Amino acid sequence: MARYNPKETEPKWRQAWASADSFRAVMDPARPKYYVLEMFPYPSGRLHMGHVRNYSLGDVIARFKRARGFSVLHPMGWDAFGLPAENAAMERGVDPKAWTYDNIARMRDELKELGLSIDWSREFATCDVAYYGQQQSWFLDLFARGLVYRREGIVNWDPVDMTVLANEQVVDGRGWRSGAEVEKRKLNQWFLRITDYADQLTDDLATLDRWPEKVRVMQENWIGRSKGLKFAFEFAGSAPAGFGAGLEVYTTRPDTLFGASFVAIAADHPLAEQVAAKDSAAVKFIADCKRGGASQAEIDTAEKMGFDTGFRVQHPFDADRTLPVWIANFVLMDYGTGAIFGCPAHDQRDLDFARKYALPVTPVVLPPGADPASFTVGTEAYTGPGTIFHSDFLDGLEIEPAKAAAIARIEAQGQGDGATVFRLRDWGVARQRGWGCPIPVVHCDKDGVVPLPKSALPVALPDDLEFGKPGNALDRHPTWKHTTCPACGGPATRETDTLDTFVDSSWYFARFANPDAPDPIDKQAADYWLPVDQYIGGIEHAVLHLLYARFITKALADDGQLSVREPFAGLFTQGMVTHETYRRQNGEWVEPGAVEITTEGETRRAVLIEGGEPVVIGDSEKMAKSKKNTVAPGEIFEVYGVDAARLFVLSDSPPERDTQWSTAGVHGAWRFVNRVWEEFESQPTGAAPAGDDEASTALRRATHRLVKQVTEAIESFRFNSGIARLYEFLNLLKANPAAGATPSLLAARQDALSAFARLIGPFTPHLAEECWGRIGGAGMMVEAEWPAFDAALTQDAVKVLPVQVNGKRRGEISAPAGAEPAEVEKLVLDDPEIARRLEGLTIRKVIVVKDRIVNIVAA
RNA sequence: GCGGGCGUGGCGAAACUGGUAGACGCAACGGACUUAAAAUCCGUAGGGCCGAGAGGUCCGUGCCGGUUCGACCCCGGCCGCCCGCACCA
Repeated sequence: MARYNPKETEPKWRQAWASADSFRAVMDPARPKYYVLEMFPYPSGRLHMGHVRNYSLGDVIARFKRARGFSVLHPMGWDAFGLPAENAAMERGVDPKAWTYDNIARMRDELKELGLSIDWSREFATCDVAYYGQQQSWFLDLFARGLVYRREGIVNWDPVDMTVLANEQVVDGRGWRSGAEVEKRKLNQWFLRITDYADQLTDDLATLDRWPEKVRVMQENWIGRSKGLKFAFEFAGSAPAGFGAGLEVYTTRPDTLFGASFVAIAADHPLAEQVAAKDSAAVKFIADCKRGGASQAEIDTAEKMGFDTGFRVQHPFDADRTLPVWIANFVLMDYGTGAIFGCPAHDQRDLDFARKYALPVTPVVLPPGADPASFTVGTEAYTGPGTIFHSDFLDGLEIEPAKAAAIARIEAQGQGDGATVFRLRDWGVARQRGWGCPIPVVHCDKDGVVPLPKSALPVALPDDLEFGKPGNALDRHPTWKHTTCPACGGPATRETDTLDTFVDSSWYFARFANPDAPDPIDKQAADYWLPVDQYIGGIEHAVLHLLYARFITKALADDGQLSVREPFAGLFTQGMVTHETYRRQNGEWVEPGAVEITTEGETRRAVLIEGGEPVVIGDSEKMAKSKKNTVAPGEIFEVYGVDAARLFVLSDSPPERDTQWSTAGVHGAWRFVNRVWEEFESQPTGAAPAGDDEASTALRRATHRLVKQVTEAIESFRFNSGIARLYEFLNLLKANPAAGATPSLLAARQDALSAFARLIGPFTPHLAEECWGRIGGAGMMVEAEWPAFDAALTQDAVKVLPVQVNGKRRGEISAPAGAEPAEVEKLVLDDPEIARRLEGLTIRKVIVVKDRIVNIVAA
């Protein structure tokens, strides 16, 4: 019997699918549609195991839905702009464009090797001028809608990548790609008004019921909506210049206003700067504040520091009280108004500050049951529920009504309004880089910033950019930026900033509906295909890509270009592929291929294959070149075939969890592939329908059960469980071999194999085709319908019920499926073995759960 | 500090709606085949105790308690780990 040979079969079937154009997505109003999308890859040039997992997961869904009769869209593209290409250009002197397209070509081959059911006719890269030209088109539309603006602002500057970063791209004070400490710089910057959508972006999270809770919560926290009161304190005495209208603060606790003992402003607040202009001590204080780091440890341990400006403000509700104005290091300029009032009794930070500078601490919220005469606050602020006291017109109110009353009073006094404040900032989208989508505007001495007319699109990148040195290649190109002003016809310069690559990935899913459309989005096609029914990718994009894409979708919907307001109806975040790490005695990382592992009982040891030096086996960690614990997919395909690799990354762990790659594991999957093939080969051709006997009936029932189980497992993303059922079923087939089988068993086997071939299709598609052909399946398996099951046949005719006595298993009985409790009870009590167990005991109660279990309560 | 998640054999895990805990796989061990090894195939397997054996028996899903005829699952309280956010007023 010939061993299954993936090197022969796998390319053959891929060729067959391509020839038949099996995966072309077609708008078919007669069928329900299903759009499966995995986050598109950055074309680094090499496929890694994370890709294998991501795209295999999506392919399972795509193939399954296809077999279930859906009209499936499953496209692929490339997130192709960005810094790695420029870095490669600098390091190796290559052209970023050529480098990128070379990488795409290589990765396309590798992805195609995976046997994915992708409609390759829709492929595009974001660096195709046909794509980014369309992006410029809708950018201008958003510009016209006032969603794009330019202003000077303090921005995050990555000194290594030499570009501006969005807040979302700064992690722990460092650039998300470079890891360099981010500097604050004042620059003219382009922004997208994502804050206009902050409310919707929060509210609509509730509609995303097929998103992981975790991601929704992360987005909600990131947007950080808070409701409170914005109001201005009037200055007592003459107001500083520019503060005639008072000093505006934001609070979520207007109910505690009578507990206020100071007002604090951020070190970079305009008033602080004004004070510093006249006071060298203030200058020094502000400098000290700015020196404090932004890291977690520094914030946790940072002491509260303050500087009394000497100004005093009037308490809004008490004409007899004034409050001092301090500059404080714990107040942030970029949240709220950059100024607060401090209520030490009910806010820990304010309390720490007040204790340090001996400011009054007046409790105004009385905890339930506390005595108003004796309640005091020591070193811990009280933030719990209670009743307001020491607060004039608010006395006796609970917190929420007191907030409302305080806001109403402030509004009546004309000093402020109830306000919603967000943590979310507008999205800074300009990057000072040459390898990106040019922002389609010009700068004219006469007309200022002028958006280009659509007729001037696309604004294409020049082919002769010079990337050999740091900085913006577009800006230093000798001729590209010089143009004429569309308004006055005079000389003008093009904007040389390009768009953040997250803009590129904020609408690609919509472009896939029709990638050749003359407009950015073919509305008719998008109306058919969108939203994406199942989106699959890593959790790392929870607040970056996924938030931006939601925003752009809403903005384009408001512009009439899209009908959906949410791009991704279902989101699945898959775990990483990890691998054990190995280190030599000197700490050097060692690649898995150089290590030999031996086991003695339960102890595993590792040595270098060359030289035998002992190696330390470390934790399983995300595959990374730096730790040398990567495994190249291509090498695995070469040895075990693509199907075995796909099967293993899907079988070992639930998809949302990390999965540990191991050679032994993929070997096990490969063994399964071979055993499946042997089973199909052993089946004689032409097994005809025949009568039933016990063995064939049991096999038929098991087949129906298998179909049910695998179907449900795929629908609920429990691929590992579904695959376990397939392994189990293969064991059952081997226990009912073709050799020596009765005609009826052979016929049951034939039906079982037919179902089995289709059930393994989503996981091991090449093998499935080969098996389908072997048992005489009509046409290609990929065109076959998903097998159906008969619910009645998923149950065995006779059930073995465990029998418990007082909750402990004491035996079992056989009963017909669906037997009534009374019937089962009689069977149990007639059973001699059970009777023996009950000797000397009085039966108090017999609980029979139909088809499940019997429990006898006895004493 | 706030929020989310997780805790089950040597390992990855499974267990439907509260109903036989550990399916399936990896590693291991025993056997067959082989001159030998690899590969492959067959078998064993949570732990303790009793028994020559068939088998019996007790313990067991992070810990303590509760609800229930019955708890990995529900409730209360703790412990540990992972992830996200964080001086956000």
